[in-house]
Amino acid sequence: MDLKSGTASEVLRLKFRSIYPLTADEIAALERACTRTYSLARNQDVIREGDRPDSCNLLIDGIVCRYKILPDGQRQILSFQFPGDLFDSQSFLLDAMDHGIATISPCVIATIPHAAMAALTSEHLRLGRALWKDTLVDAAIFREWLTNVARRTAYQRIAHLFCETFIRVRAIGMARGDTIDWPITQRDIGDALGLTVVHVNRTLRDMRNAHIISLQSSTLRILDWPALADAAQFDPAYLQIRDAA
Amino acid sequence: MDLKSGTASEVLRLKFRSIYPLTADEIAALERACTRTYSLARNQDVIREGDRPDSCNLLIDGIVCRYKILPDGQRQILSFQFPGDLFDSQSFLLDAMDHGIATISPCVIATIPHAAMAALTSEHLRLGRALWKDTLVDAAIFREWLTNVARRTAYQRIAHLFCETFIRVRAIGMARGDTIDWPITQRDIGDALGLTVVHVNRTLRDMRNAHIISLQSSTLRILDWPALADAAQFDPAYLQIRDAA
DNA sequence: CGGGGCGTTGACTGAGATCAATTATGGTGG
DNA sequence: CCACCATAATTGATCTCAGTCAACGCCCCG
Repeated sequence: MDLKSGTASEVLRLKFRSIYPLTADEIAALERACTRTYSLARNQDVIREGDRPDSCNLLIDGIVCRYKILPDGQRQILSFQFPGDLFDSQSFLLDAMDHGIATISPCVIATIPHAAMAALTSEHLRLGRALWKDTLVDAAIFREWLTNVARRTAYQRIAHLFCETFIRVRAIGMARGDTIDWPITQRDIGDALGLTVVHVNRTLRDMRNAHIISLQSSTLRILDWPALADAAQFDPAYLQIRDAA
Repeated sequence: MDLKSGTASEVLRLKFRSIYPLTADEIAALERACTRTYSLARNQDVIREGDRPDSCNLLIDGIVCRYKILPDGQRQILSFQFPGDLFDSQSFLLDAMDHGIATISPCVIATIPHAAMAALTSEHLRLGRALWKDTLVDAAIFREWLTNVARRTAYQRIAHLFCETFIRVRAIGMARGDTIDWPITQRDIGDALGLTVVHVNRTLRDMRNAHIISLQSSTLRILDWPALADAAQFDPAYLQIRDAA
């Protein structure tokens, strides 16, 4: 993430650029619908499972995760979300949150009331389509994660997470060459991929030894993209990002 | 499944009854949009990964699954879909299918051209919302499956699949007391839950021995719902089905 | 300068995979 | 109506990837 955070219109343009390009008017309408912008430190809850929010949240800066807590205390991270993501647009149509949302890094977030969502999507047909399509891409990512966790080894899973995250972050213009910010801890990686911290650590050591990535001081650097993508069996088609090769 | 299959309007009414009740007019409009109805035997592809269909499919009778095939030939089943499901509505907005769809049992399917989808959702605001909401529930189910595969034991995973399937089938009026049709093979279960057939078989034996379920000749009977739901840590909230207790 | 979070490493364990047969079962053709 | 055959279910023996348990080091921040 840059030191200075973007504006709502800026991150929205970057986000939808590759998914469903919006006109300046449409972006302006979305930005006008933002009633409030606030900041959160890392490891803070944005929404809790079971909540019935009356507004949606737009991530302006930082990384948040969706997660579930199981009865025995285990945490499953369901996704990571990046600037430009309307990460709880589902609350507009679903009754109660089936999962919580927490910050991974310090975040800036804007809110859009459900009433405004209703007005926007009924007045701007294309805006409704864009938001719907965005949730469909979301679902495609969940399917890929399901496949990842169910079928791949620890090494492959982590490689896949790196590939996906790099492509998504680059798509919103936040990669610096082969490098992205990586505020995600090894515990977070384990909670996302169904692995223990210990095993994540050992696997990362293997990946470093193979000179495929480097990961230190919250910075991920891809040293050998072909090897990484190959290990991960990574095909970016499901992300629906134009030019994602 | 009943011997006689329902009509499009009948299964649509039953499906959306609990998710987003549709008016008779809205259902009629959807039914009029169906251009073609066809049947398929079991284990047939409906759509292949990479396809760019120009119409959506409505399942009238039978069970289909969404799946991915990995480079090494492994199959990951992503979901099971039941009568009333518009199981590829995503193809209306996404470019190419990120997964295939295949029949689990003999099926009857109706098709709705994308052009008709566009007309319907622009003319009937509520219909668009209903379909959007349906895809959001879909995503919630993927999240629950992700959690299931990543965090639970084989016994818990299978119990969870039984719980979810029973509740969904009952919601569309296709349960007979504590019993539902179960054309899903042990291999299918394994492919859905990230387990081998061998281990699914052993785990089913344990469940039978615990007198929690019985499963024979394509019929699943829930003998002890509290024990099953408890083992699965099952909470139906994510299905967004009214009265799902 | 001390404490808590995060990362790292070693020794041991276990749930589920793999390999290899054997036994039902249901649909089909003669 | 029944032999046949492919598919599905079942069981035993063995192996392995990742989990568990237990320390220890590092670094940042108060």
